[in-house]
Amino acid sequence: MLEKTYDPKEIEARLYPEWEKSGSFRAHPESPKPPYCIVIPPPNVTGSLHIGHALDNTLQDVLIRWRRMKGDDVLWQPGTDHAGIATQMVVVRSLEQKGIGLAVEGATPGDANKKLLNREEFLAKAWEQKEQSVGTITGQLRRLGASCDWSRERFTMDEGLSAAVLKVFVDLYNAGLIYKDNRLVNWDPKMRTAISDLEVESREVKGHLWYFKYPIEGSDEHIIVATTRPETMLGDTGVAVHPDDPNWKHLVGKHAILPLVGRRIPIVADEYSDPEKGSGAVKITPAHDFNDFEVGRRHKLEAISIFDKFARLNDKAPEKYRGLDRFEARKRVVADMETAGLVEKIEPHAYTVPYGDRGGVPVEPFLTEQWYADAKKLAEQPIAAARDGRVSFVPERGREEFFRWMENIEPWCISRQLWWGHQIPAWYGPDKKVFVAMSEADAKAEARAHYGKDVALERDPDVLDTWFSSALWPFSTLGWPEETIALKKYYPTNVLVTGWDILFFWVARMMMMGMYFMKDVPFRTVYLHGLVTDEKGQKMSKSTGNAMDPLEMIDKYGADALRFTMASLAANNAGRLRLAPARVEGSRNFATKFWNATRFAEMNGAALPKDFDPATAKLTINKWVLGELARANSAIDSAIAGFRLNEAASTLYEFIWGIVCDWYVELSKPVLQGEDGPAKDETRAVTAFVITETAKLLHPVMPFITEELWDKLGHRSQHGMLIGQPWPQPAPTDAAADAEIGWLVKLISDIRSARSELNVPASAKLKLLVVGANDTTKQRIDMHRAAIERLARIDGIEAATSAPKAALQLVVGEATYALPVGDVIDLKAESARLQKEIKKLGDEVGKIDAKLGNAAFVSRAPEEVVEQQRERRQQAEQTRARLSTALERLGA
RNA sequence: GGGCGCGUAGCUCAGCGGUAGAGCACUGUCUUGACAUGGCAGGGGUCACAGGUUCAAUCCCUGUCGCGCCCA
Repeated sequence: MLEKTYDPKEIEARLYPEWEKSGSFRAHPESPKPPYCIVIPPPNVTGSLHIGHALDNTLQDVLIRWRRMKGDDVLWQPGTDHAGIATQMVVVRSLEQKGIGLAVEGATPGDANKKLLNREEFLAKAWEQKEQSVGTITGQLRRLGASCDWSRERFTMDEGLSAAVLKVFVDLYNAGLIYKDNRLVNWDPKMRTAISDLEVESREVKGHLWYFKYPIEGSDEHIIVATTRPETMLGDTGVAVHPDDPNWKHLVGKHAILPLVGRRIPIVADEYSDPEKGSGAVKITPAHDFNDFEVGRRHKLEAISIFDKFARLNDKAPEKYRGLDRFEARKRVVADMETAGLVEKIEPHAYTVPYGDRGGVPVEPFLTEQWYADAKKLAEQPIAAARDGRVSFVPERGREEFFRWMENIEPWCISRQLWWGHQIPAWYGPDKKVFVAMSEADAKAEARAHYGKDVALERDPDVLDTWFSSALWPFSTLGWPEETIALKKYYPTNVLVTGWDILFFWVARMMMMGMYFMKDVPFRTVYLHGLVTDEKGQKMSKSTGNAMDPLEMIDKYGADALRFTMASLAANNAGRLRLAPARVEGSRNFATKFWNATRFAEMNGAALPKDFDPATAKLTINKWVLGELARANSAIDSAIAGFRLNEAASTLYEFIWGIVCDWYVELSKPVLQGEDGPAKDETRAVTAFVITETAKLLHPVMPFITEELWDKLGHRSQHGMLIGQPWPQPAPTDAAADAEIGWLVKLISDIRSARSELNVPASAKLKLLVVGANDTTKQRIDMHRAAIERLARIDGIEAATSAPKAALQLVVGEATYALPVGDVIDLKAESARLQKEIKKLGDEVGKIDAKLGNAAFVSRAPEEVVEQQRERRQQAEQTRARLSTALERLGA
């Protein structure tokens, strides 16, 4: 006998290892079954999974479990990402707390007192962090019920995946698609590394606009420039004015003398200057601003970099400023300019500042030599593949977003000045000549060939951008560059499930690498979902304290409840998925409901006979519920196939709660507790069948409870675990049974409503008098007498020629039903109730008449719509007439 | 500034040419042998606003206003 409530804790802890041990999660590359493959978006090894991961992985597991039951050879490829900058930051931070720093060149003064780790020592710490984090993450995925093939778990810095990274780098280099270049990058002075455009977030800040006067050479005149970053003036090498600007165009060709520095800088005409903005003249600092860099190039201005990699002033700045931090330098420059009387004015000014999304400090445009991938070239094939439909997007608008990014792509800076990651396979000779090779030995051989002798080589200390290796994930995890069976079978993968936020970061790059190295898309479908926020729509984060821990939710409500909630949430295309704990609680209640329906079945001896054929069912309620099951099956199946997991979830909810529990279980009670042996047997069988099949349909979303019930129903010993069962075939439906139960449900509901509105005590059992029923109705009443009596609290149903005076009356179909309540009845209330009904129907008839009276409607609307209106009018009119009769009788 | 998305019941959201739906919250009522993590019944909406297309608009189009995201 099942317990009264479902207790997820013990069951989840027991079932997951059983699935895993049974090999149910394993892919079988050799099997003849069709492949279905999803590669997990590898979580960062920075710590633990958040609620967004719970969403992402629930959606994947639903698809995976569904396809597994549909008979595919399923591979859900798990693994984790080394997440270069993020992980390095986590490790650095934890080291800092212990007073340990990194032995980097030019370390900040405070570091002098610290114990400093060298690269090898640091990496050892990072690997410790990785091990710990992987344990946490995979544990969390297991708690969630994720059915990934753990035997194939990968990490981006595994040996095999690292080999793939080397090969990709070397091949792209040899193809001229990777090169070194000296240009401006986004520099994070805190992490002291280049970062990509995508890792920069613009933040609105309230600052100032400083108007500086630069004296014109050989004149008393000044040109006024406005700037938000006064300290960069020390690197100015020009001033630009608009060629048509009446205020300044006469100065074009002359020179200004840069204050505080004394440098002679040209005044150039460039349309970049907007006469409407600031003073109309712009100071040009090519080494410290992306726009200025372009202007500088157009006018051949020198690019003078005045910062070091900590964003402190270097020796290109006048001596008194050297070593100052950029913000300290700002104050000093402004003060010195004021002293010199060269500040025209200072205005408050709101503008955007680029921040590093990891380091959290303003990013500095910084002139350095870095490695670049030719993204423009690599984007060509992905664009073509997205254009011709080799890859599809869910929702469809993802495609346009993808184009928008890919068609305007900039060179991809792939080198990072970090220690944690894949070290770039490039070695430099004594003259800085670069040798790119798969190994140091190969590089040495190349160098020997080049120099004609052995020379000392120095390896590039930098590592590659994390996305460089995750871009290979869909094929590197399958064994590439080896020609493995798995690679052959599962590439291209079927679907990639991920959030909108990494469409550019990751999806785009997997497309580039997949198209280049595999000559095909990495996945047929990209299924994009929104960001999970708290119920107020606030982004969850540890710092704001509104982060929701998936494990906490699972501990409280069970993994199935969390999963069901996630699936229900998935439709929202506003990009924000607001999650309230009450929602998870509701899903837990739903699980309990299904548990109890099964408990009911068990208590009533429901058992599935061997070779039970639902087509043999004779009782109307059984034929009806089997039809409902079939409809639910098809709806769920097509909803999942179309990535409408919320629709699948709501169909399950409505079917299990609204159909099975609210009606079928109740309607079956009189039969199960009655005397008719064959009817009882059939109903027991159908009940067992419906519960069993429903467990299968629910399994992808709620795997634990369904697996447990499958076992409790005795199927496991016979057929093995539910996870491996075939998806049910939908049975035919029965229209006559649908009509009959539809009538029954309406009759019972209407009686209940009338009783409730008239405040008839629930305990009062009334007689039901039927007036004007036709033969079909008489038969139906006869058939469902027990159910009506039980569910509508009726004591005896009789035919009558007219309703008695003191009675509740209602109309269903052609018949009128009277419930005599004697002097208990509140005549005024009943009269009001009937009048309300009559008015409602009258309004409806009026509305339909207006439509039907419209010649344009009758002639232009489709025939079936017009016909439907006529039918509805007739129905409403008839019911209204009968209710009017009932009202008259009440008054008489 | 450009692009995209969203404004539907008190809250969170489905629906998206032809009778406005769910969950939660709320009201009344019921401890009936599946379930109070429950049953039964109920209240609550000019579907942001203004135009247009259509026989018919919450749904399609245009504009306005609010909110969000992405890119500058």
